[in-house]
Amino acid sequence: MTLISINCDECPIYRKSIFFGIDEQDMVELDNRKTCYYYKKGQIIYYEGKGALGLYCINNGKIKVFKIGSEGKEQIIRMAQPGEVLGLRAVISGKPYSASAAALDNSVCCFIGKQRFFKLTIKYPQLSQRIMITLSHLLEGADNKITSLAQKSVRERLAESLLALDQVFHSNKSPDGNIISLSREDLANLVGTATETVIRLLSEFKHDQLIEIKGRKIRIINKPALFKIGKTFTS
Amino acid sequence: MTLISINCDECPIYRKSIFFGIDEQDMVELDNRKTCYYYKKGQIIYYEGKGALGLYCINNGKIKVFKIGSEGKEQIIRMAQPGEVLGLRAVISGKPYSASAAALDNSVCCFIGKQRFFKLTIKYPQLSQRIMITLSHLLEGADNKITSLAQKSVRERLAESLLALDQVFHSNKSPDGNIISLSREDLANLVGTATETVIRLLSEFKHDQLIEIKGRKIRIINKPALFKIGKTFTS
DNA sequence: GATAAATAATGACAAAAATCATTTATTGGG
DNA sequence: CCCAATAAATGATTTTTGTCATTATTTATC
Repeated sequence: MTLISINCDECPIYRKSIFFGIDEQDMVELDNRKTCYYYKKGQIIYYEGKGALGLYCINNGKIKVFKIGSEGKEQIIRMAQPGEVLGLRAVISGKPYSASAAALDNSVCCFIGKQRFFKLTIKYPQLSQRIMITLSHLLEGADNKITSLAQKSVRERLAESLLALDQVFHSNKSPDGNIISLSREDLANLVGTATETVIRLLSEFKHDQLIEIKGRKIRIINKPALFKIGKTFTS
Repeated sequence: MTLISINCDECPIYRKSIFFGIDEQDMVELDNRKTCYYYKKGQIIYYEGKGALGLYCINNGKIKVFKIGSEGKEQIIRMAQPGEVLGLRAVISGKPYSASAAALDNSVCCFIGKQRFFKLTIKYPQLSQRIMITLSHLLEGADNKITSLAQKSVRERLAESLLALDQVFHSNKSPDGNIISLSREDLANLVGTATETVIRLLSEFKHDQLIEIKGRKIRIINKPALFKIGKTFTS
């Protein structure tokens, strides 16, 4: 975790972030006061249960947001990408982080203290609006995940998760398609199953020529079939 | 679904609602413009997929919020109580309802059109603040449910759900404790399992003297034991 | 590039939970 | 209060998934 320097106006995802549209002066202040960190693959950004001092804006990389279940097993709640913000729920509610966040790749996140953040929300109503919309989207995603976990088989959920990951890993382009790179364990913790079960199902998908596997790199080669297996109607 | 008349200032849960604190004039206008409905047990308040024209403030009763899975099975996302608001996610995000809502008891809900609602959020920043906090709490609950569904056994989840329902049914007081009244099917759809499995586990809990069963009425008689089974640490 | 450590793969088995079939109870309407 | 309809309970069986053990492969490090 190394300190680095990044200016918002040079940030490729700034205009997709919730902060887009604040005036020159506030942006300069934000740039001066925020602290940007470089995280190596695997490093923890924050821990579940700890007080939230602010939020993290993802500049680069892929982040997993996860909770630890009662038996100590990880459950990945969601995958987050550049332009998304981490810790919003905790900062808004004033409660500790209800999940941990860790870098799946080498990543960069910028920390914004909550006082500064709240000041901006007061000054910019559209920021509050975007926060509400962001929370709404997260909630919709979580409700879908609940329904999926409760009703779908592991096989169906794995197909679904591979398709969702395909979106997250869109920066890992190969000539013909995105490449998902994730440990089997992380994949199991995302799908909500045992690692062995994921491995077996991946072999099956590979045998059926739905995916290609090279080590931990997975490429989807038959999307429509996976959509069918996953019973997924949203792209 | 019958129209009835209710004034917010006479509503027992008004001061616990997100609207508490608006001034006299806005309250009178809200009273004049909102429409309150009486729903009989089982009636639908709104349907998943339909456009959201506004939100519903629960005055009385118990509401289930549920989604229909790919095989047509209900999944109960959450139980809502008087003072809570329904349809917030849809109204905020401007998207259709992502779940349906139905009355579990005879219930009363007041409908507030979204234009009127948005006007209030602009005038009262504390309302926006409360909306964000409400969404944050819903999100935290959903994330917990995800972890529970992914990692706990049905037995554990049933214990957990019974304890959660005990909170929701606090108005059904008997001399010694709250009484949960819910069909086995609804309970199964809340826990995320088959109805038969719920029935078997309830018999087991009854045999172990953790609960008492009279028809569809369930009373918890050994909370600590259920907490232990559910591996639940939050009350 | 060799070596150890970590991860992935595979097999055998056990446990959990779903499904299907049937019987028993409960409830609500006439 | 009775009867039909609905819901609950129970049993038998199958399917799915998890667990444990072992081997193979990959990855990182010296």
